[in-house]
Amino acid sequence: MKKVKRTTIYDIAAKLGITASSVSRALNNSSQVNEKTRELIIKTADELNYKRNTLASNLRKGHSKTIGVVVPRINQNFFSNVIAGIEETTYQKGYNLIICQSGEVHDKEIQCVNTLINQHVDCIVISVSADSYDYQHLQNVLDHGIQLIQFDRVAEELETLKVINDNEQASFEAVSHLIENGYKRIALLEGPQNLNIFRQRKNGYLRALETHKVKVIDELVVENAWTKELGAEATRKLLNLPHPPDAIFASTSDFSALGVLEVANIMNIKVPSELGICGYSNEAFTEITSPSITTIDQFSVYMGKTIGNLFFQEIASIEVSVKPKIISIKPELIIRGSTAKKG
Amino acid sequence: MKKVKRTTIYDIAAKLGITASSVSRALNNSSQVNEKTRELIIKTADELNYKRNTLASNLRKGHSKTIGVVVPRINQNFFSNVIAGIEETTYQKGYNLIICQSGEVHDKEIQCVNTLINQHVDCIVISVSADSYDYQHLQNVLDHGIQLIQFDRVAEELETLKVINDNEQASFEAVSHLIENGYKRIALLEGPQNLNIFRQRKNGYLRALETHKVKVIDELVVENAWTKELGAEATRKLLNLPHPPDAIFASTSDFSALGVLEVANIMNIKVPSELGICGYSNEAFTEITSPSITTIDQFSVYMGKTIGNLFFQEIASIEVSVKPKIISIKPELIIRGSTAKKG
DNA sequence: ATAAAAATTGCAATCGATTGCGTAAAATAT
DNA sequence: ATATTTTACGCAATCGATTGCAATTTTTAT
Repeated sequence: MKKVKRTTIYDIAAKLGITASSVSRALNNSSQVNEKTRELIIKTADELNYKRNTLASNLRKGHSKTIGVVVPRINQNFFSNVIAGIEETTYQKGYNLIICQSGEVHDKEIQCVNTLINQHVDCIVISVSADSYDYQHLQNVLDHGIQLIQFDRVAEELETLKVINDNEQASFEAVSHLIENGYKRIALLEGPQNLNIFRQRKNGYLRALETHKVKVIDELVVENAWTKELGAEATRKLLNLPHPPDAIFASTSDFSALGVLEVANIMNIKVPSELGICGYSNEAFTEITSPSITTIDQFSVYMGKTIGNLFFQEIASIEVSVKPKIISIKPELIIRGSTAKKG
Repeated sequence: MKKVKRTTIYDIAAKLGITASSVSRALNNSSQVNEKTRELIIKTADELNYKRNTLASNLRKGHSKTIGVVVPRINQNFFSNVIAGIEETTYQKGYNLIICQSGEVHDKEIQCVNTLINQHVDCIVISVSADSYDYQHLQNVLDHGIQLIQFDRVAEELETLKVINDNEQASFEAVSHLIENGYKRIALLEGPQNLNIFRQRKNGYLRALETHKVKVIDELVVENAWTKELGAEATRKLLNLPHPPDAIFASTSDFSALGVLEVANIMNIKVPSELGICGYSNEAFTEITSPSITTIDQFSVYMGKTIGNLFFQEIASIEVSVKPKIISIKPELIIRGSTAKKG
């Protein structure tokens, strides 16, 4: 690439025989510049193909008009949707997004956060990685006076803004739905319990059983069945039990539920009559499996928009909000073919 | 948020009774600073919780170590995968990504590009939106001395770095596969022809027909069947023709192919025996429909990595590469159940 | 012990835009 | 025509880090 000397406000000023101050003011719609000179300046800026150097501007102004986002994986449906939502609301207010992925690795997450602090972003939006064990780096964000918004997977002990799903309630409704449809032995595929979202989903499961006076059976609760493969593996074990379950709630993801469905097909176990299946996330494919999979929609794009709006609302309020604000979005149970049994 | 005065190199210098120059040098691993003072400086920086102000640093250095990415939609599988790939290769070299989505709207695309120029990004990576009609804004990027890498959907007339898929060849292979499997009347669902990728896919289709001496039937070529709904609509029309097709190549996307499959199911037309279906993109769901859908994998994450590597390769080369470099990735035909007919 | 070379550190300008304060010019009032 | 208020613009400092060059100190060579 050839090095191009980009035109600055000084170039414009020189050409017009005025000061950079005036140019700056004209370009910022300051009222203390004559309308005629403003027009002239804008015209000249245009001719010279001037583009403001945002770095210099931000340095002087003390902020970056930039929001940092840290997610485990950019190319995971839920996260890319949330990001799209954030982008939509923030872009129109002149903010840019810097995106990092932690790859579910704690150390990289720390790195990402530090990079963003270095960038002097105005806000960091984060969903912590699965193996996060402490939150010093997040505290650090706060210490630097940077707004912090946690979403979905949050460190509950940190008093920050949070946008979450009501996982507990969603799980409760899903499992209640299974019970009401006649399923009696409902297994749970659970995720890493260090993540709050998975704890909440388990709690919802337990509460639903309790509410409907269904006994909890320990051997029907399987840890860490996060992926399709792990979901499949767990299902094989469950269905080979002396008393196999008649429904499986894959609280980790729809991928896990897909694994369940495939194993059921292979083992020639009929869904939904012999086995009910419920996933989590409302991935696109859940609609088109046969039978289609009952799941839970998290309104991910909406969640992103909520995050963006929350940020603006927060910087607009002069007063520091004393208590941490938590916005909880209620997910929706999408009932489909995989849970159609009526006992 | 409380305003926090962040510690600068001057604070460190003051505390140690030295100059900011030395602090800067120490923090940048310059060889011209005594090892002892460096240690002292680093220790003090740590105590004071110092974080370099990247804005100031970049302003001085004249670059931003930032790459701007513009895509139609962040939350579209292909794009989020490419972005993930870019992020992976660039992050480890200390580069950050600023992501924008054009929403398939030309004007917003221009806005995005301008914002990125303002940000003084070192490189802009873009896949143009469907309704782009001119490329002045891309020329503008070049004029500002910013590296420009186009991918997937590219403006061919612009001499820039490009990373593309060999859409023509992939389509050729897909359609050849259909012909070899005994399908005789193959319909094409095509995308907006102002996008080169869709033109190429059509060319591949035509070339395959020609190569195998199959006559092109105009009424079997349907414009603009991009989404699932449009794919379904097109299929209804096609299958109600006096001479309906016996295969449909949904060159636009797998979503379109899904629409085809659903309509076929509704109309009780057997796939693959009565109707062959081939999609494009290898979306996750193509594997789990019944029958599973033959499609084309674009190696999207790999494509992203290629883009990142290309950028570094380019800045490493001192000489300006004269001719525009084009990297073409060969997609792979994934043969599945939806095209299993043997005539 | 002295000269020369090398290693450290400081000084001051620079990157480009912004902004408080001061002054000249224009507009209005007396 | 003179005094007063507005308006428009310039001056210079500032944001924080970097870096060429000069000055000083330390090390090595003679």
